[in-house]
Amino acid sequence: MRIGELAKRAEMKTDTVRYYEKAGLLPPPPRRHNGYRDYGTLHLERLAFIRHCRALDMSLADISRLLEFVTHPDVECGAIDRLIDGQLIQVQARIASLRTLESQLLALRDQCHDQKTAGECGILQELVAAAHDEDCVCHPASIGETDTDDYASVPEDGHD
Amino acid sequence: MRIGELAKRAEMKTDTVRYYEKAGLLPPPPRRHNGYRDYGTLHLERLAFIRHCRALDMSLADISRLLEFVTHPDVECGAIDRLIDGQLIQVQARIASLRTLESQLLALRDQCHDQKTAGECGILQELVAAAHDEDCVCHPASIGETDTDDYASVPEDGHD
DNA sequence: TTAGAACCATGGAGCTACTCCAAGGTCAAT
DNA sequence: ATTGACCTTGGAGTAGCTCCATGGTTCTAA
Repeated sequence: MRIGELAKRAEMKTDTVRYYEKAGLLPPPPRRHNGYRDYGTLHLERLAFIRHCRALDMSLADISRLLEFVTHPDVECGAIDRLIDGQLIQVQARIASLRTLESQLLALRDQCHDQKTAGECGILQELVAAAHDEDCVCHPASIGETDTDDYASVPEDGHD
Repeated sequence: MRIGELAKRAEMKTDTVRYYEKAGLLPPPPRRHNGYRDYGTLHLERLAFIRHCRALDMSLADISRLLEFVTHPDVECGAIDRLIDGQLIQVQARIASLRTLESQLLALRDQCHDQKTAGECGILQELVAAAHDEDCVCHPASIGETDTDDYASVPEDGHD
């Protein structure tokens, strides 16, 4: 089949199919006399696999690694487990941070008391005020790995 | 103050500060005789605001809109509320989809039964099989928020 | 027979929100 | 005079596509 039909069946754009080929995730298919790509069901399988993994939010690099295993079923599979575990940890961390975010936004929305001008808007006031709060989301309290400790301790003289 | 100190106080890179200027979020400061940018506390305020909003996962475009309100406190503020609401909806949708993802990954991880080769790996088998499942994450049945409509509407013509 | 629509090809630019780098200018201290 | 730490600019790179221009091909209908 040609790229259009393949893309339709895999539910993605032809551009995306070509992109996956260029990125090394989809093997280059044979060409017809006119240069058109000619795909078979194996390509569709592979695309479905890629699509499913993308839906699981995996990076193309990770998917590429998984595809290695698909094409080499005889190698040791421990890395697959670790890959999924890593993915899971990422997703869970993201959920946690989004939940924090959600409560921040909910609190923010509660500041709206139907004022009519931006100057009186509780949300805006809250945003401006919160920007200086040491304990707020934008100041990494325990996450910090690099010791950037003297950021906030710069004195207030702009001399030169 | 020069860009280095400003960046340090705002806890971001000098590159990011310059980027924000180029993106129109931070007004260009005056220059010294040698061409160095010369910032004041207003710039720091603004950067703190931007940083806080970024931590709330807002896009630069949204932040830009908010900054309009900050600098024009006399305009009607209903759009602020809508902006925050939109952000909240986005975040909640993302949380929901990540939770689905999490359970998928957990189920996937449970497929690992300490096989030694990729060919026997339950995770991989599951991934390959699930790719064809009409009800799985990668087929936007009801999850689709703003899906490109004619993709999913090619349901049963995919026969071989 | 021929016009048009619907495909296909390629290369390159654009998107977000930065981050990094190279080449060069400036300034204070040694 | 020479470090070294700053600063400047422009440009490239990241992920994962998406879109576009330009041109070739194939099929169908008038």
